Amino acid sequence: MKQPRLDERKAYILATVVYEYVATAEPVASQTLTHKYNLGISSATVRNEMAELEAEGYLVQPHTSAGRIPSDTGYRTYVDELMQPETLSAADRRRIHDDLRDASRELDELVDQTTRLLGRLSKSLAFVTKPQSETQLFKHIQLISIAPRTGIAIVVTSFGVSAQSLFELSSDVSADDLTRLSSAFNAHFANRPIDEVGESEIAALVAELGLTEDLRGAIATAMQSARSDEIPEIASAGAQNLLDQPEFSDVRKLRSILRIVEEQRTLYDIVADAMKSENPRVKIGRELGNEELADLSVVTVPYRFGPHAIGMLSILGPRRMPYARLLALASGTAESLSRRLADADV
Amino acid sequence: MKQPRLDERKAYILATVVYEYVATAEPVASQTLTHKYNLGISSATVRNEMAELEAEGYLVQPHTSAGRIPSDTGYRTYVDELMQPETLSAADRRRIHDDLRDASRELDELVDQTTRLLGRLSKSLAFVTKPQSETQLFKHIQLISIAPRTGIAIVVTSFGVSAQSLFELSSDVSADDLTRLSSAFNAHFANRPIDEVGESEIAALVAELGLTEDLRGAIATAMQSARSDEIPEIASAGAQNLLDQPEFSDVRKLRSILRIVEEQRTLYDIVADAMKSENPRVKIGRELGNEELADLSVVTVPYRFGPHAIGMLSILGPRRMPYARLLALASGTAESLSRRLADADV
DNA sequence: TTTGGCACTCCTGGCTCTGGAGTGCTAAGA
DNA sequence: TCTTAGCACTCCAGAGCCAGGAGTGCCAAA
Repeated sequence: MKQPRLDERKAYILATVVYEYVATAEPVASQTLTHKYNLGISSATVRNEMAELEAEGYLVQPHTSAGRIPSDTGYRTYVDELMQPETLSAADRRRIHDDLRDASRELDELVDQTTRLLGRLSKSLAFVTKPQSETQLFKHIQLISIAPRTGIAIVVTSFGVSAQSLFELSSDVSADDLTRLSSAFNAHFANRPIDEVGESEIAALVAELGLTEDLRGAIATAMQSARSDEIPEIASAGAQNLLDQPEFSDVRKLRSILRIVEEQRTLYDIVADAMKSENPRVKIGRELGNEELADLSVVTVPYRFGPHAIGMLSILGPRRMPYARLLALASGTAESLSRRLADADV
Repeated sequence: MKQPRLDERKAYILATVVYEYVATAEPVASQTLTHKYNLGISSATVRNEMAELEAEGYLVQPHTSAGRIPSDTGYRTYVDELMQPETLSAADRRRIHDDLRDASRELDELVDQTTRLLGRLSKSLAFVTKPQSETQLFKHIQLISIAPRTGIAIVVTSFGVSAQSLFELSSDVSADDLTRLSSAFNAHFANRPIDEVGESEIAALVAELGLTEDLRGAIATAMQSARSDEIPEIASAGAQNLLDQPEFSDVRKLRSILRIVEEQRTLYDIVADAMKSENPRVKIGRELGNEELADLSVVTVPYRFGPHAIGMLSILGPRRMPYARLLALASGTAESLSRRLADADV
């Protein structure tokens, strides 16, 4: 049931209700609107309009004699059609840039730091998916002895170290031998997309080199864990920010949220579809597909390594969130992160 | 003001109050005690004893006409002198063992998984410090080219990969050259405690090999981050378990806890002194040294790699926690983890 | 179509009251 | 001297009640 497009006055009222409610967390009354905003109409007229907006599904009333708050549809319309996109202030931009410039050059830690930064700036819960290996190129495998008959296999991809696995051998193998074996593998597989390097190909090369089953297992395990995991790792930060929001004075709500933060699976489900689109995405309330999260919203923005989106940067907060600002913030941060990844020089 | 040792009956009453309060979370009344436990004395006598225990500082009364709950001192006496140590059931022991057997062989992930397991089993917040590098031996450094003029330096220690750092070069260096440089370093430093490998020694070797400043920086950075960080990383899991405890129906308490979980620093402060003792430790309420955590307690147990304690495994829960059980659980888990680390075979 | 006016709804917070749980004390008994 | 029955007393928790006020919906007039 597609709504007819809102006329200008209704649109303005809806936008103002969203704006006011985001700012105050109190249901918005008709008088509040006429007093604080220059509508040029009386509160009675506003009441009539609001009643219609409610009938059309944009607003809801917590109870009979209360003001109105936006519904999911109301927020959706606001985000899609009404709100003015914001851009980050130069100061914010600089702050993000500086913060990431000082960050670690190691991908994992860089993502962690970005997440904390985003949590701080957004005063919400931030979470960022780490790159999956799909787009990674195999660069190097190194077998290293760390004790007699015990070694470690390290796989390095174009993003850095991506897997390591301990192994044991039934007989001693010299460090030089391990180095030679590593070189043989590297010569054969270097710069291939890691997903293309299959078990069988590994087995074939192992056979050709006459390696033991021990070593084959170690190599296969390391390569396997460098290949695409089912779900990417997700860093999160800022959960405690949500406690400051009045909507979480109820402990039960918090429980859901805490559980979600600890269960990466749920976080991933939230952004999984956004992952494909490579565009900023906003999910509002029930759109999150989880009744427990019905009064939360999420803003999701991709970040890139070269031309490809390799992960998503998300902000989870109360449905009553400043969408325009958070979109700008997430986009700005994603951009800084992407640039930081692209030229490590900056 | 050292208390005189409690006589047997008082001790039993104190122990029973702790036991009952841990079980029910309700202040314990004199009648509850005589009804549920076979004391052989009347509730009036129990009341007299309780009044004395309160005067001596072992119990407190939330308000005049309520039962008693243990004070910090009460819990402390219980833990140190009264409680019967528990041992883990064979089933629990097996469950832990099996869970860790299937875990990753990579130290970082192994610790993560152990933490999650402990959080689940304890139904509390578990946190585990990751090994600091003090006791690690330098094993290997590897310089790997991942793009023209861009490379990654990886440091491997006796615990596995412990640091990596991206670097750039102002001129091209062949992969073979990098391998040769790596070998020279390895020959020189292998199996030395990593803390002993100082900047100056690295610089000397770099000079001897005639390397560029680019490379020296990369190597120094990687070595540096493999050396002792200020505080160890800490994995945590199970924060949402605390929400089920009645003492956290108040949101403000939760805020402190969430903040603590996200700020590793505070978590570390809690266990920092236990780190030295290498014995199981219990900290109760105000002993945590943080007014916000006054109604929490922590159980801390070391885990080992070979003969050395390399980290601590902790359970943070309401002060009203089953101390004996959690001590057994933490110890059992620490033992499984230590064994898993010692012989990767199991 | 807009608007002032007004009756109506319903939430919020404060207040009182009551039942009951639990204690402390006293005095009697062992 | 220790224990215990009895009893008065305290104080909390929850229910019920009330008043104030915010905000609406609707009507009738402009």
